[in-house]
Amino acid sequence: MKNVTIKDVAKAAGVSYSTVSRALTGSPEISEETRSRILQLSKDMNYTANTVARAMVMKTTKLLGLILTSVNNPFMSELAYHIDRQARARGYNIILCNSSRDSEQERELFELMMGRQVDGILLLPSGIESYNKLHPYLSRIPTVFIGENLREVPESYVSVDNYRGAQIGVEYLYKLGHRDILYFGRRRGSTTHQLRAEGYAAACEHFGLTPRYCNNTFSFSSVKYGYQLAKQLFSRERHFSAIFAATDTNALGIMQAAEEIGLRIPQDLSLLGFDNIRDSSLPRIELTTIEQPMKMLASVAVDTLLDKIQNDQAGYSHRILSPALIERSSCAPYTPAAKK
Amino acid sequence: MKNVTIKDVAKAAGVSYSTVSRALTGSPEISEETRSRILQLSKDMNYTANTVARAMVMKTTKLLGLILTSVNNPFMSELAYHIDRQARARGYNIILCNSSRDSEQERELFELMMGRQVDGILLLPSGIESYNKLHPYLSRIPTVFIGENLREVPESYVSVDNYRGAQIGVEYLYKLGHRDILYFGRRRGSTTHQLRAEGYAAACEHFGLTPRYCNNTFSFSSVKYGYQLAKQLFSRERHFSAIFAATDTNALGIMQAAEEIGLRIPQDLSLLGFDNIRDSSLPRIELTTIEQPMKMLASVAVDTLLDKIQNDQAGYSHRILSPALIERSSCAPYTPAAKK
DNA sequence: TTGAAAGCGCTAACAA
DNA sequence: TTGTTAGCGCTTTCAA
Repeated sequence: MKNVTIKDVAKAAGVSYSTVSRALTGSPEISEETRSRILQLSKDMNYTANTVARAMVMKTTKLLGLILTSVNNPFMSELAYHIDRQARARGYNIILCNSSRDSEQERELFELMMGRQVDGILLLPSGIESYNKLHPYLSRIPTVFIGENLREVPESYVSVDNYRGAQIGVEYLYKLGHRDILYFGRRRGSTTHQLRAEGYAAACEHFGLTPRYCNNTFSFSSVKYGYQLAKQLFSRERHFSAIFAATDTNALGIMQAAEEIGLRIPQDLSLLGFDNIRDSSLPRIELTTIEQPMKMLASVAVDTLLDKIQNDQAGYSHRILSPALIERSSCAPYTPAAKK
Repeated sequence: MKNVTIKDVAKAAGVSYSTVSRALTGSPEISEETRSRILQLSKDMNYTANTVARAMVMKTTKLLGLILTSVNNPFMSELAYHIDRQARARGYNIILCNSSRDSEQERELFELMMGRQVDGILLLPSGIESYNKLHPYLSRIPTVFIGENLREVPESYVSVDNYRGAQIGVEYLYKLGHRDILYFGRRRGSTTHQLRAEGYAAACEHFGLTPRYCNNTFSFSSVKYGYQLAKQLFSRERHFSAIFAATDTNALGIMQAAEEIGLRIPQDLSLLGFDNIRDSSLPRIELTTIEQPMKMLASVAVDTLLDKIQNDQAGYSHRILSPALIERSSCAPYTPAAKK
């Protein structure tokens, strides 16, 4: 079943098809009378402009590529939601792809997106190596990185202040009286995580505490891995009264492991997360955490990208947003009596 | 910065541009030698095929529209993830849009998607009224509804067997000894919910139980609304030993309300959900529930849509998938001693 | 104010 | 096997 085109409308209206185009695009060089007549007619005929054809001549698709490791992740799905809203408000639509945390897939998706002539790309990189692999493309298509700090790199990104967030967390626990705070889930391959660990270390030093780590040997964070790590951790003797988890998903895993051995949170152990994913506010979870302001991240990311598109890639910008402490029920003041 | 086109490659190779096209599309009417020469050259020149131009002549964009009420919802984001994977495996990409549960927005998005020449649309309808509003478009673009059963309607959909799922749930609670089972969250405006309620009623009758309802007066399910409803419910005298919640999100709200008044789950009250969203498997939540097989829903939906696209909308199909009980820790055998 | 015509990058039918 | 050409649906000069 053929779609009705500009030509069909032109024929029906008895004008040339360029006149119809003018009516549709809101061009000023057309009489008000013909315009309204054509508009009415195209409505009657169920005409819908072919965006693809328009894109060919306009050289802009009003399409943004969104590449994330997985929408099936509370942090990213929330981000994706806000990105869609913000983009749509500005006349753009989103092509969504999951990279499954694979930088080679990211590369392929870049090619795919460029082939589809997206006006720009929003990327939640799978890790630090993303940048190198993607580098050849970055000069050819406006791109904004989200979440990952690429400090030394001359590319635009939007991120929360991970270093500062970690400091806030330690300070909070310190004020609750904790002096032995374990940093849980430190891992390599992500600047984000490196910065969080550094912020933690700096704050420890500031307060005269000894930094202690439980390293994440897996390549990424998940509830499952957090659980496995925590199991091991709890099987050894404990020297800490609070855990600062590198991510909320890690914290969720810790909760599960703690539950299993009858370790009560927050009575026996205070637990602090990072990210404020949706799950953390659930009943019985009620995780105290450092928030990444996702709605803000999303809208700043979209705005940054659109700026870049309009100004034809003039320079780059680093936008660092402030994290905030979200106080719920997983942290309690230090008590020496806490079961060990 | 201009993209390199097929013409640039042709000029560099000293052939006509249709020859380049033939090399690129894998046409057989070209010598092996020229093909490999051109392929190599286009790689060297960083040539990427312009999918938009190709779409114009091929009359297919290999793009699918995905409209859901909100990716920021664990059920839908999981679905979206699997839909992307399945679609990509079959050579398609996804344009994602959130309707924010507004049928007028759904309508606008349909127009937008059609303008973008998507090959088909996957829709998680916001409610029963979606069908009426969208009806005029359904003959113009291949569409598959997901999740919502549109029983009497001659349109394709994929859904879980909600009626059967509710029966399974009641049977499970019955076998645990429960005789007073409250159905929580019944609401209008959604066949899905109607079917669940009907399945519940049928099973009650089968076992000789009296069906009891706590109606959801809100227009949709969320943790917050579940919580508010449960608060009211618990403020009155209770005559039930188990609650069958219409959705997992409702169940999560119930948990929160129960927690607040010191009602223990499952010791004092058994709680059964429906959907098996990701949150339900979290530590401390461990909600026993009826699963919607999302990965399967996603792949059946994509396959159904692609079939429809290829066979030019020949007929429609209703695919009903089987739900399954996921046993966790929120249900316990009935004990008369349970605190009331 | 309107129409004619070129051209966006590509595929495919037709010629050579 | 290769080149020439038309045309996909649209916007936009340029002429009238």
